[in-house]
Amino acid sequence: MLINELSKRTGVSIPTLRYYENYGLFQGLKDEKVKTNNYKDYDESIVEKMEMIKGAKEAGFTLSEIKKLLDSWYNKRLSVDKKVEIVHDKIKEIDGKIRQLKAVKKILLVCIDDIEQGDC
Amino acid sequence: MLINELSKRTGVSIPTLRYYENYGLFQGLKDEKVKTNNYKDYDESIVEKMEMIKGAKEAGFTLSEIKKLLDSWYNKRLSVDKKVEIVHDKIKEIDGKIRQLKAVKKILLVCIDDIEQGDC
DNA sequence: ATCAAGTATAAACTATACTTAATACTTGTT
DNA sequence: AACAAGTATTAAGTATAGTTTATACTTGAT
Repeated sequence: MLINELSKRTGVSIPTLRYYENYGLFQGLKDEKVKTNNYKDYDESIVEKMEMIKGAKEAGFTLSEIKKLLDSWYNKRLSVDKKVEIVHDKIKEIDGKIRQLKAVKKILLVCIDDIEQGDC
Repeated sequence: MLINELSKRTGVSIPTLRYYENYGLFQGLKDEKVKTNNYKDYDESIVEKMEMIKGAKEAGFTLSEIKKLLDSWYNKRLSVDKKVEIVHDKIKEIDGKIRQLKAVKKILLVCIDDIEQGDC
């Protein structure tokens, strides 16, 4: 598919997609058979990749972190153990973030009590 | 306490504290009795406020969101119901973020299986 | 009295993650 | 053939969240 369709499929704007591609998060393929243009083709796997990227972004990971994760993921030279380790580390980070969010939530719940008691 | 101590107590750098103060997240008080300087004094409540700010930041809230939350919190003109509503909305946002993080975690767990199966 | 260290303010600079604009070529429709 | 709409690339602009630099005044220790 062309970038326009990728944009529609993922809900991500064309400039943002190009920015991500340029950043190295994914790579469209130029059709070598077509000599008249250099339009790039994005396949289904890139839609999936973008879903991952969107999720990770909303979870608060930076593009740089996401790139590292994707790079290790698709890097054939890394051993299985090494890959698992990298992904495992990210999972630990996520657990940390969840803990942090729960702590803030707790503060806000106490805050509601305070407000209802007129303490602030 | 002076800004140096506030920095040490909170672990936040002096320039960042000044940036936050300027942004309106809190306000140090100039001691009116002292005419020779305009050093500002930060009391214990500001240390607490900073702890809140740090937690909210790590949870992924922007300074603008944190400011709105603090403003409503300390705004005497808002009704108790209105304050509770604002804090409640933030709690809902946090729940949403926790859900999002759990979703990403799930993806990564599946990813580990894929890696172990040699599927990527 | 002096002088390093602390405080304040303003302005410039940086990084991240985009968005907007400018330009140029290609495609599809009429 | 013409022309709007799509694609690519490059460069500049924007917002957020700071950091760094420059300048000037104040304090505290010697």
